[in-house]
Parts: sequence; C-alpha cells; structure tokens
Amino acid sequence: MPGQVTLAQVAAAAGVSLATASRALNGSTGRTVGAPLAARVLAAARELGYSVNAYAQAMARGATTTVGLVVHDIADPYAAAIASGVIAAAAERGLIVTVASTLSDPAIEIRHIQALLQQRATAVILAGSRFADPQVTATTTELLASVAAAGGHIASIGQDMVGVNTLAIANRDGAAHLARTLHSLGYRNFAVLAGPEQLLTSEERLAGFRDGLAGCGVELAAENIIGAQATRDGGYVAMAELLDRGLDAECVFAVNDVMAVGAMAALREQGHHVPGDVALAGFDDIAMLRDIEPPLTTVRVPLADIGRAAVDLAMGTEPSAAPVVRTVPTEVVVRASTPGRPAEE
Amino acid sequence: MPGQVTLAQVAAAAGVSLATASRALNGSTGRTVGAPLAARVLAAARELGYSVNAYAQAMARGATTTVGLVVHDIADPYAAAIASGVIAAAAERGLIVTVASTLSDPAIEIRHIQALLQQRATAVILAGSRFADPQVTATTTELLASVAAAGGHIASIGQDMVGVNTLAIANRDGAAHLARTLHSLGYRNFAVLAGPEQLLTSEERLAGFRDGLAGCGVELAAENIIGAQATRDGGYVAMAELLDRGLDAECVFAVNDVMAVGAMAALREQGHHVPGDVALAGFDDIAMLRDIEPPLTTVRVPLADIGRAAVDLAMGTEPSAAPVVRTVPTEVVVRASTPGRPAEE
DNA sequence: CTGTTAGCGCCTTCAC
DNA sequence: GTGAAGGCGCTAACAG
Repeated sequence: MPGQVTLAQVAAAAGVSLATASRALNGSTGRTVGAPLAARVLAAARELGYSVNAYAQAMARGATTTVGLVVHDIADPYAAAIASGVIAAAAERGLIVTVASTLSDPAIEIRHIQALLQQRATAVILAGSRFADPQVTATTTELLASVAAAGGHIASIGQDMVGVNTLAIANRDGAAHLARTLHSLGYRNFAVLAGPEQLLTSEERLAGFRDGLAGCGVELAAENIIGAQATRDGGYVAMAELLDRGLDAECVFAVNDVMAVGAMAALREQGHHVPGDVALAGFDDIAMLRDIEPPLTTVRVPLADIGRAAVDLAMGTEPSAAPVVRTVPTEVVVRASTPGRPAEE
Repeated sequence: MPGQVTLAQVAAAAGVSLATASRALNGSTGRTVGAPLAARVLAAARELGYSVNAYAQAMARGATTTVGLVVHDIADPYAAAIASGVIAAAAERGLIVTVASTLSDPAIEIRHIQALLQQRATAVILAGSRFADPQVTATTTELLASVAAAGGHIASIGQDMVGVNTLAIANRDGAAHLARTLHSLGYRNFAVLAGPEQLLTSEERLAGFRDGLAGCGVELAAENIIGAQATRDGGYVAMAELLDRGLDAECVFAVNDVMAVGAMAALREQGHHVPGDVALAGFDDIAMLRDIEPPLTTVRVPLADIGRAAVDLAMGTEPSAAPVVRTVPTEVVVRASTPGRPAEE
C-alpha cells in the first residue's frame, strides 16, 4: 500500500506521540485527549488525508469488523432478500459483510468458510440449505468450530445443525400446513417439484407436505414427486417432465417459489392454465410473487427479517456459549393460483 | 482472536524456523523447501488446525484480497445480477467481495467507500447510478483518489466519471433506439416513468428517449414525464399518479424494469390491460421479465457480464494508469408488451 | 493528560 | 535449502 499516510506521520506532523494521535483519532479505552492537542491531530490527519488501516487496527485490537455471509446464489431472490437483511443489520453495528455464492457446490461452500476463517470474520452466517452429506457436514462442523475458537460468532439459517446457533425455518410445519390448506380447498391429487435430494430444505418441505396430506388421508404417489435443481430453471424442467409424463394431478407444489415460477412458465408455454388446468403453490413468498400472474399461493418466510435476526443471533451470543436454536414460524398465504375446487368426497 | 494457533506454533511443533514454515505453507518468492521438512510442517499445521491469519498476511505482504462492491440495494434484481457477476469473477481470482447497499443515499455511499478505503480493498467497484450532486461527486472523487493512491483498483459501472475506469452503459443510445423502435411500431403518444432527478442513469435514459422521439418528429410532453423512486414501488406509485391524472399516452416507458413491473401492477389493479389499453416498455432486461405477463419490451443490459467485466477492468489496469472508459452496448428487445399499432400518419 | 514500549501474526530481505 | 531479524500500522498496557 504505497503512498499511504500512517498514524506515525500524522503524529509527527502534529508534534505528538503515536499514542496520542491514536487516541485522538479513534478514542481508545476511556482515555481522553486534551482539546488543543486533539484538534491539532485532527487537523494534521485531515491535511495529510489520513485513513486508518483497518487491518492493522483489527490486528492490534484482536478483532475484525467483518461478517461473512454464505449463500447459494446471490442472484436468487431468496438469497438476495436474506442478504439485504444481513447487510442492513450489519451496517447498524458498523460491520462490513462479505458475501460468497456457493452455487450449491459443497466444495465451494467449504472453501468459502475456510476463507472466512482466515479472515477471522467476526461472524459467519450460513444461509440457504445445508447438505445431507455426512462428509461435508463433518468438515463444515469442524471448520465452524475453528471459527468459534477464533472468537467468531456463527449463525445458520435453515435447519438445525449440530453445534451452531440456528434460525430454523419451520419447513415441515409450513409445508404440512400448506398441504392441509390445499386439501381443505378440495384438492386431492398432488404432485411435488422437489429439489436435489441432498438439499435438506427441500427434503423437509417434501416430508412436511407428505405428512400433512397423510394426516388428511391422502397419499402422495412416489411417481408424482420429481426432483430437479432448486432453481427457476429446475422448476421449469421438472414441470415440463411432469407434463411429458402426462400429468395426473390437480395441484402441484414446488418446494420453493423460484421453482414454482419456472413451473408456471413451463405450463404457460405448453398452453396450460393456472389455476384452470392445474393449481400451483410454492414456498418462501419472495417479493416478485406479487408481480406474476396469477398470484401464487405460498408459505411466507420473512426472509429479510431472518437475515437481520441471524446477525442479531450471532452477535448476541458468545462464540463459546451453547448453541441456541430459534424456530421462525411460517404462514400459509392462499392466493389465486389455488382457488379451490368442489370436494368430491 | 484467542486460542488461535499461529505460524510460530506450527514452526515450533515441526522443529523448523518461522521462515521455513511460512515458505512451506504459502510458497513465497521463488524459494522452495526440502520435501521432508515441508511434509513435517504440513503435518504439524494440520495437526494443530492452523489457518493463516489473512489480515496479518495482507499486512506483511502489503496487499489485501478483498474487493468492495457498492450497490444501491442488493435486493434489487439489477444489483443482484451485477453482484453475481462480480462475485464469480472475484472468486476466480481468489478474491473475496464485500457488498454494501447505499439505499440510494449519497451519504451512505460515501461512508461505504470510506470503509473500503480503510480496508485497503484491492479493488472497489461502484455499481448503479452516480448522483448528479457536485458536492457528493467531489467527495467521491477525492475518496477514490485515495483508494487509488493506496494501490486500490477501481471500476465504476454506469456512467463515465472523471478519473476512474468505467464501464459505461449506453443509456442514451439504448433509450433512443428504443424510442425509434416504438415509433416504428406505430406509437405516437408517450409517457415516461423516470427516477429521481439526481440519478444520472435515469436522466440519461430519459434524455435518450426524448432525443430518439424527437428524431422521429415526436415531442415528449413535459407533463407526461413523472418522477419517482427508481424502484418497483416507485414505478407503481408513478403509474398510479399518471392514471389519476387521466393518462394520455398509448405507450409508457419506465426507465428501468423494476419500475415497469411496478407500473404493470398498478395498471392491472386499476383494470387496465397491457398492451391492450397501454403499451409498456422498460430497460435492463432483468431475469424475472421472462416470468411476467405480458413479456416486457426492454433494452437488454448484460448485467452479470458487466459485473465480471468490471472486475476484469479494475484488476487489469494499474491504479495509477489513466482511466479507461469502455462502453457496453445495449440491445432493444421487443416483446408482447408493445405489439405495435397501425400508424395513423 | 501524554509519551514509551511492547507486541498482534506474518513475510521477506539478508546471512549462513 | 534454512535460519535470524526487521518491519507492516496500530493499540494497549505501562509509566511519567
């Protein structure tokens, strides 16, 4: 960092010691500086265009001001919404946030957490689903333990993970509730657009949906469950495949909204009407839902709030403390994509 | 950072000097380490769970591995798309990216750039529109000069700014082209949903649109230009106001897609059809456009590519070098929201 | 209230 | 090929 003025130069210019300059510019532990001197230091700093070196500062203080956020894909509205909450909450605490996209690749996720560890991030927030791979989980757990050992605060969004604070989204309950709601609307034949099997979030929602239906005496046929990428395009592909097979369902549940949106596109392209020909429901209640036609029935997850809460949860607990698990409730929102149909008991 | 193992400990455990350990773990300037020793060091490091302290490393090396991205609002699809490109390109270079949202507040933007300066970011990327405020521009320019002086690479996305590399989006040309295209489709009466006057991007697009129309002999009435926040809700509000006034236009141009989407919602709510009652066009071609009805005519801006290009541009030039300005071409995409109407010459 | 002196953890000329 | 020593910029005890 050539040509960068240092505290020492400011101190010299102001004719004071390093310590005094430091205290004048970044008031340290209680100690205060005489007004005249402080003024001189400030003037000198302004004159020379001084700017603290955050790295040096962090080093000496033993704590950084960075929180690391790991998401699947920042371009996904789900992740973007969470990120916006995280960034806002962090900003309020004077923290900077680095965001990394894993593109759903466990290896990349691990690499990112490693980087965060090296950066000695004050907090690391894991958003998005965990992977159902013991190998990956073990590595992740170990890495997070190191982060905690280094004094880093941690919070995971999604599902309960051994050993770290988590904001658990009520995926099962939400999906079950949705299933019951759809059943009460008269639907009896369902299909599910699921994500990859390793994605816990998807699995939980699928399981919850199945349970919910079972509670109503409806069984979810295995051939009516189709897996794909948990993305908009994944939803499109899955729906297209379902149609190819000759869809045998009056209502389709996509485990997240972006998949539902993709499914809607596939339906539209093949000339099927929602909800006339097929009813459709998603999960998350991402912002863009209010702008698509028809409005999509879904399960609301307060994404931005969750982002904020994750920062609060992480920063509000000691890294060494026992992990706290908080469950975020979800709420079924019925919209025009599932108007209901006369029950045929 | 308590309980964190240091290079010194690893060196001790391996029975070698600090220098050797350093070289073995992060191969420095050409120097190499004997295989047996290297193995011992690596083993010791793994044993103790060693992880470099990136801050200390950066400090000693004199260069960080962080690129700072400043956007208006990461929850906006426009920003999210750019961010995804930036993050991807940065990851390829082994760089970490911190993202900050300004929420269109110049003061916050300045604070963020300051923070990036303090972090001695390797690169800072300014996405989104600059503000037409000389005061703000001066401060920003000064700050960026400091960043450059500290060895930081810089790139700005949007419009040409004095003194920094920029990826200029062809806002004027794109809007003018769109205007001509719409004219050729038979539209003669236009209204524009603009952003705040200080937003250069909005001003440029508005000016381009006006010029384009003028070139076709059509004048854009001042009362048909309405300003609002450059957000989805801003578009909604602006459109609602336009309708209140008793809309007198056959085609509405929103200076960006999110505003157009908001406008569409307002139209729909009040029972107006697009394009039956009013034609509508936007700018940017954000991803979600393919999922709304009707498909929106717009001007395509390759957002993710721009994000990648911004990183390349910043990192590919010397901080001290003369700023390079590269203009990103745009392309008009006609869709169903502007089917055209018989010209009445 | 102010100045002095150690480090923070690591890399990098230098000698060997 | 390996080790010893200085320094990156700043803060935090300690004295005065």
